[in-house]
Amino acid sequence: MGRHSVFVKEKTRKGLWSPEEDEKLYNYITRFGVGCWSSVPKLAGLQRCGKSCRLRWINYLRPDLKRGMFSQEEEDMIITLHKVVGNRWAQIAAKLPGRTDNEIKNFWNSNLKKKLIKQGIDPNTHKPLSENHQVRNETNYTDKASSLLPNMSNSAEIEQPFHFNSKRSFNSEAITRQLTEVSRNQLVSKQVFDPLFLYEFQANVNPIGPYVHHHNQIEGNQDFGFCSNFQHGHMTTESDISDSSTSRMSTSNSSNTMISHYSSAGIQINEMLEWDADNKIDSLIQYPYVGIKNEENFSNNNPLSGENLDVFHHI
DNA sequence: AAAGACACCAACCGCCCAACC
DNA sequence: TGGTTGGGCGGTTGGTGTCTT
Repeated sequence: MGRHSVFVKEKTRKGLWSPEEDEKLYNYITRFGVGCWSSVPKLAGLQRCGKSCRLRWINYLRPDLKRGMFSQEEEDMIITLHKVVGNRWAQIAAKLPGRTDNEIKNFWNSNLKKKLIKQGIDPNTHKPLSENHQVRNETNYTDKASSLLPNMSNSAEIEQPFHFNSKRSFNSEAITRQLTEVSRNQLVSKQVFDPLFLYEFQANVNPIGPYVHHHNQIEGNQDFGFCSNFQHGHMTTESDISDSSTSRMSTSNSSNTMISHYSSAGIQINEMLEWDADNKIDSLIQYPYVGIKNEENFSNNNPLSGENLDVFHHI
């Protein structure tokens, strides 16, 4: 594993994180902030590699994570962004406050991909499956989800994308809905250690609001950490801190400075400063997802390819 | 009730890149 | 300038829960 092999020598733990490990990491980060990840395990008393700690913090422990089910707006946003930037999950996640790239990636692979296929849309090209028929026949198509597709040599099936041979999936809207519900319930019920619970608690105390850069919050509150009466196993069924209408968020390790405004659904709407990411994705976001658009400014500031323009019109 | 199939997701792996020396 | 290190990212995998037979 290259440079990380050094951690293997020190017998780092792997696999699922225990609540105790979460507690250690959470307490450390909330007290000292995010610095050098490679030194975090040692300082926090963990037998993990720094990379693993970083991932755990980013994907699970971070207080500003939203978690819970994806809203319809978020789903649409992901699909739209994916059409523009493809599998650049980090870029997509950057536009969805409280969501991680990993979460979005998983959601895409487990839900949205199938949803699109069910609608007769190729999740990779975002074009009708029938259009991709020829292309697929010419290329070695290894996509896992696409392997679920019916045999494309049968044109009748192409025109009836809902008629899958699979015993389980894609036979009805109800099944899909049920599956989605199940997965969403899992998403919520799997939590064991829930820092968000604490965070919500503190958010009620902190008049500044929950989305103020958590380093500020951490540095300004040395007592922030585990409540003495915290019980493992407690979980919140849905964290609706995103419902706070206005918030600010910045990323600690990035030169990007974002001052974002979020809709009630948690979608970042506007006001991005010094955002140096792909112009394509910015172009999309600069126009409120709720539908206001200004094509003149759009074309002046952000030249688009024909395909991207299609996306724009789609919005 | 049990076994197998399937779906989901947390976490790992490996690559890349920027910063630093 | 080249080597090293740390962080970020996307792809993949393994564990676990749920469903079906």
